[in-house]
Amino acid sequence: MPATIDDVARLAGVSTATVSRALRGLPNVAPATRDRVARAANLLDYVPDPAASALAAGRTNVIGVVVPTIGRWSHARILEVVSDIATTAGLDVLPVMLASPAARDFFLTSHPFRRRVDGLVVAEVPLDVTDVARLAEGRPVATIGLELDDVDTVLADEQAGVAAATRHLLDLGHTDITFIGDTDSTATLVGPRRRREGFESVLAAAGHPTSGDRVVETQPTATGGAAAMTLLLEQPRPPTAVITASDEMALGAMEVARARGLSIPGDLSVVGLDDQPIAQYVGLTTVARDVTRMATVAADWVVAAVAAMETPGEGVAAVPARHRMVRTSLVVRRSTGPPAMVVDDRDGDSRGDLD
Amino acid sequence: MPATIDDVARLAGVSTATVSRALRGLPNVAPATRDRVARAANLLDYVPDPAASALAAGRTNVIGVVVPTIGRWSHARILEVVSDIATTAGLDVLPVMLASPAARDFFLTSHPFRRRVDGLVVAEVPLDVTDVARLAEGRPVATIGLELDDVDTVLADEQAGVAAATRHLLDLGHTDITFIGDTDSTATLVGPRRRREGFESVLAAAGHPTSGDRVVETQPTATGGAAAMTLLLEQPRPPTAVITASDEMALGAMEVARARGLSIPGDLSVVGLDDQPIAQYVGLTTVARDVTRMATVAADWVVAAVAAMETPGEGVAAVPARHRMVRTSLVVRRSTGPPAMVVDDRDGDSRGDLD
DNA sequence: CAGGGAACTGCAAGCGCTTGCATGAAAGCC
DNA sequence: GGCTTTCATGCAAGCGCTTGCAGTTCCCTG
Repeated sequence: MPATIDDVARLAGVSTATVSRALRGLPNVAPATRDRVARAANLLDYVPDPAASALAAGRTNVIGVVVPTIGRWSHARILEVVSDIATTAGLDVLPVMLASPAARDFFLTSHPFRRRVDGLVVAEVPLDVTDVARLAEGRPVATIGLELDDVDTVLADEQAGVAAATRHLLDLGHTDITFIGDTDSTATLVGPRRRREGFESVLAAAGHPTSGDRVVETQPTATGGAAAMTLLLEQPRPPTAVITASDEMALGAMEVARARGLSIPGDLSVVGLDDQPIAQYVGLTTVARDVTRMATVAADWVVAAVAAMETPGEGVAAVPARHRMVRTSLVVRRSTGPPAMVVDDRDGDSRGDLD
Repeated sequence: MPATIDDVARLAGVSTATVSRALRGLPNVAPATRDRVARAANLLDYVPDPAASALAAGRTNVIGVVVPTIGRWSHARILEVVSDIATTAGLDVLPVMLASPAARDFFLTSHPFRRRVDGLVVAEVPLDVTDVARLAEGRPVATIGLELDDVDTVLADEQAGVAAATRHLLDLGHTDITFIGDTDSTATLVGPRRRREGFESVLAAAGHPTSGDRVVETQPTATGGAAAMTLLLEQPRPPTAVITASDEMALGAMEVARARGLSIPGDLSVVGLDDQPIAQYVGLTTVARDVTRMATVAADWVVAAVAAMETPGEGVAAVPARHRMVRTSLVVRRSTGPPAMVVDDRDGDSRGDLD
């Protein structure tokens, strides 16, 4: 059986209260005592029981991380970053994957986080204010990719990124461009909507129609991208370029095109989103999001808030919700180029740079 | 404040003991009573405090998952699968990422799992029996990719898979084949060694030399694969085909070759390992491992063992360690083909099938 | 040198649950 | 019909820690 605080107290010749205070670095412990306790704890290989501390202190030292899945690179990365930061701060992480609407509903109605976490970060899961509030139950929460009032939020400027991508394609001479977005656009998930807006605004500004089948929606996976591309290629006049809502989708789209005998970028230009490590190695032009930065900011916020709970100093609720926007950038690689047959030149607006 | 068991007991007009038993489905509770308790709990939105139950019962209802990182697809997938299965069984998951040796050492010497988990699955992290025992501290543990006595283990038959890949390349006419393995081969991680053996045995059987720089080692990432490929291409006589220890490495290698103006598979054939979803969409020939199956088996084992701990029935230690081998298969796609200039035919052994 | 703090330390009451044991009631046995 | 079983429930003692409060001790002031 592992040693308990009593064993340490006995060995160090002090009370358990002092052991508790000494080990947690609280003030009002004499240096000599602190030292003796530390030595005793070390000797006994003592580690406090998290359940016991949680029960006694009312804090769990765990933060929850809610992501859709970890199949998409960006989600896995978010989990990884939050996990790192939490670990460094001495907190454990409780990951929760909410892929399906059913899983979300179940999760919201059961009380999975009840008394289980001190704070949480919610990333890219379509939830509204009510849902998030129900999850958080008053604890610190930061969201990634959601824009909610009264909740800390970090977003990537995907609107600008997709706009840049659209401009890039227009500048290359494309006129038939389709945006392959992901579903859930209707929810409070802000990414999908903003991406689409970035796309449409640039198209409109250039005098192109944005209506009809300029935008299709599908799952943000390679399979989804492939399915969407398949449909597009069956149209009488397929696009010469597509912008997708994730690198995975872009790869799926590329493969379908290739299987149809189209060359990339000769017959089809493709743009992804995220710039996951693999993108570089497949030559994918993509809208780079600094996922690491986003996750870091969110994690830092909730870790700080959780730490602040310990010190009974000031209240926490007073701070207004912070909203941080992280820049995106277009990374041009091999998957985009001029269309095979350039349409006779467009009206006005003929800048030559690729961004 | 959330309701406690006392609130429920009061409302249902029974003792807390009965509430506890009723809610957990223990026997010896009258149906009517059970019903009344359930209703009361429901009415009060009651959820037991995990910390309190853990403390009282000595069980945490958490299982730990140790993986190197979640940057590699297979690791992320393992975490995802284990997480799913655990959730279904009513258990939480505590993920731990042990990328660097430093992290591993720190993790082993501190007692991160002490009293924190009921069981754990360790996947693809180079640890020996002592390490695993230190982590487990007597709790149920299953490993993936490690072959340890007295520990439940699930492995993929990567030796056979890589052997098949090697044969495939030989059959295509390649003679200069290099295996790009991952580091840590020296550890008890069994994958790297077996893969290498699969490669070398086939080469040897075909009368090819296996010595020298037939094998190089690097990080199992795209960057690692790229670096290795760069080195290989600087050799006086670069290989016409490479087999890599992960799909990520394969992609890295492919990109470097492409950047050097080599065509794939014309000038260079590339084989990956895992068959992650993206492999299909980039046309990568690869050794498919059923990662999902492996993770499922391992997770089921520890979930079952943890569940068995609850019933004070029979002892657990009596069961001999289980070792399960999961088949691999070669998936041939576009990244492999005959070498550009076929060497004048090889001696004997000229079967024409591609496996 | 008395008095007042400040700095340490210990006491003991929980935190919210589980569970061995005791109790009482209902049911089965000869 | 008295007595043993079986079933259902309650009692109460913890599980291992944290923390408000109450001492002690010791060092400064005036």
